[in-house]
Amino acid sequence: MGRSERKCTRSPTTCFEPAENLVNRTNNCGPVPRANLGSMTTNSVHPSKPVRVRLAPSPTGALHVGTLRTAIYNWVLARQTGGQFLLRIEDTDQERLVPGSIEQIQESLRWLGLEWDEGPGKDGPHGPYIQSERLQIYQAATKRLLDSSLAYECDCSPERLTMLRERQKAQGLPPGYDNRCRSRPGEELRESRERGVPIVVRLKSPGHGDVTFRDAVRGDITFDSSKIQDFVIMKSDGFPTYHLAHVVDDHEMRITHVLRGDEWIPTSPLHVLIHRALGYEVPVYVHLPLLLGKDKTKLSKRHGAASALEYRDLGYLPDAVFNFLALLGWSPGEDIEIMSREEIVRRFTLDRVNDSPAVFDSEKLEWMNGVYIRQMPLDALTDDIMPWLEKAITPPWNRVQRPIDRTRVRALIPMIQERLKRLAEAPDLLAIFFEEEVMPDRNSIIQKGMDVAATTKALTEAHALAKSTQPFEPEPLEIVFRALAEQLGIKPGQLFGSIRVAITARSVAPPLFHTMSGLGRDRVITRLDKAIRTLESAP
RNA sequence: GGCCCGUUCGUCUAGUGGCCAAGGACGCUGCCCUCUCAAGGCAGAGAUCGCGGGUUCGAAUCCCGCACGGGCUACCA
Repeated sequence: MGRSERKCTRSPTTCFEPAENLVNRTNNCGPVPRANLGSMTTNSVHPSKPVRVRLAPSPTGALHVGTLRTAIYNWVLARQTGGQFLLRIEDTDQERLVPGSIEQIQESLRWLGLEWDEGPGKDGPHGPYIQSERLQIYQAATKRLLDSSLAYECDCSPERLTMLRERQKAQGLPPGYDNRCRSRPGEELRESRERGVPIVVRLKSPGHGDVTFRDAVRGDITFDSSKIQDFVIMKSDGFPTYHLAHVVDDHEMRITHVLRGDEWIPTSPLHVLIHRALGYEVPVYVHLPLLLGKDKTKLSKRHGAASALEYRDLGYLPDAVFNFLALLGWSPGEDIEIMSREEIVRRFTLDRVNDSPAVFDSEKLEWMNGVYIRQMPLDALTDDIMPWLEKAITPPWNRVQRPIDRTRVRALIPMIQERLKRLAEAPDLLAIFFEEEVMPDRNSIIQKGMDVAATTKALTEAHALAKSTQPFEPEPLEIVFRALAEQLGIKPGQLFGSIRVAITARSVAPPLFHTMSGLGRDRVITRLDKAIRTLESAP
C-alpha cells in the first residue's frame, strides 16, 4: 500500500525556457513516505483541519454509482472535519450536454442524503458553480498565461493534428503535438484569426525534468515531463478544457482535497503544471480505485443498473446504498460492516482507502438492503412502502381503490418485513392480501401424500373451522387447525399447505395463521369454498 | 507502442516482518429451528497471499524482475 515515489530522474540545472518554473523546483528525489499508519498520529495523510472538497460531475447523463461513491467520501470528509462539500457542474463540453442532467445529479445526491454546502441551488461565496457561467474567469487565467509566455496560441487544424498522430503512430513514435505553433510569429496567428481560423491555447510543457504530486492513497507519484505534450487549455469555442477549468475553479473555490477516479492519474501532472504556471498551491489528490462490473471491466450500463436513481427505483434504501458504497474501496479495519452514516463519518480515514479496483457485487447490496429493511421501525417502513403500492399497476393493484388504506397495510407489513429485500418487492409480497379472487392450481392444493378425497375433506373441515373460530386471530386459529390435523390423521404441514395454496394460490407466503387473519374471515371462507369446488370438478 | 495504476477465498475485505499452516462478510453446501418462504443459529467447502528471485533467524507484509488485468495517450471529461 504505502508507497513512496518510484521513479526519480534528475532535473537538469540549466534551462532558460519560460516553462522552466514548471519543473519540480527541488531535486525531488527524497521520497515522501505515505503515512506511517501504525498510530493515528504523526504522518497520517488524513486531514485534521476542515477540508473543502467538491464533486464535479459533467452533465452528460445519469449520475454513475462510481461518482456517487466519490460523493460519499467527499461528504464524509467534509462532515467529519467540519469543512464544506461543494457541487460544481463541469459543462465545458458543449457537445456532450444532456438536458436534465443537472437536475438528475441533484436529485441523486439528495436521495442519498448528500446535501452540498455550496453549489447550484445553494449559493456560496465562490459561485457561480456551473462552469459555463464562469467563462470570463478561465479567459482571464488564459490571458495571464499568454502574457507571461507560459502558454501560446495554436491554429493547427484538427486534420493536421490527426495526420500528425497517424504519421507518428506509423513510425512507432508516441503520438503527440509537435509544438509547431510554439514559436510562430504573432502576425501569422493574427492573420489566421482574421480569416476566422479556429484558435486554441496550449500550455507550454517544460519538456524535461519531473513532475511529482502527492496522492493520499498511493503516495507520491512522479512523471517524466518530457513525455508531456503542449496540451490544450482553451478550446476554439472559447470554452476551457477540463484541465484548465477544474484547476482554476479548485483554486478559486479554495479546494483542499481533490477526490476523483483513478483514470485521472495520467493527466494529473498536467494539472500540477497548470497550478504552477498560475502560481497556485497544489491540493492533495485522492485518486479512488475504479468500480468494476462482474466481468471486471469498468462498471457501466452494460452491467445492469449503474446510475444512482436506478437503485432508488429498484427499491434500495439510501442508507444501505450509502453503507455499501462506502465499503467499496474503504474499510474500517475491524470486522464490522453495517454502519450508520454517523459511524462512517466517525471512522472514515483516507489512510484506509484501498488502492485496488472493486467489483460491484449486487448480491451483497441486496443482502445489506434486507438488513436495513429488517431494522426499520414499522411506521418508517410503512411510509416507504406506501408509494410503491400507490404506483403499482400490476394486478391486483390496478383494481385496488386509492388512496390505499395505510392502516391495513401497516398491519400487514410485519408479515413481509423479514422477507423483503427491496421495496420494489413489496407490492408482490402484499398482493395476496388485496386480491379479490385467487385461482389456485388444482394439483398444487393437493399436498404430498394426499389425494383428492382427503384434501377435499380437510378443506371442508377447515372451512367449517374458519367460520366458527373466535376470534379470527393467529393464536386461536393455530390451536384449532393443529387439532384438526391431528383429528384428520395428517401432518400439520399437509393441512396447512393445502389451505395456503387454497387461500393464496401460492405455495410460498407468510405463516399461515397470520396470512389468514390478515386476509380476514370472509375472504378465507370464500376462497376455501372455491378451492373445494375446484377439487370437486373434474380434473 | 509509450506512460501510469493495480494483483489476499467466486466477490468485498482484514493483514503495516513473528500472534497467519491467513481472520470477517456476501454468495454457496449441509444441519438445526419450522406449516411453506424468509429470518435466525451451527457447521463446512473455498486463498500454494499473481509468478520468480532476493533481503532476513523469520515475508502476504521489504527490494528487484516478470506475468496478467485495467486506465490514459482528444479542441471528452
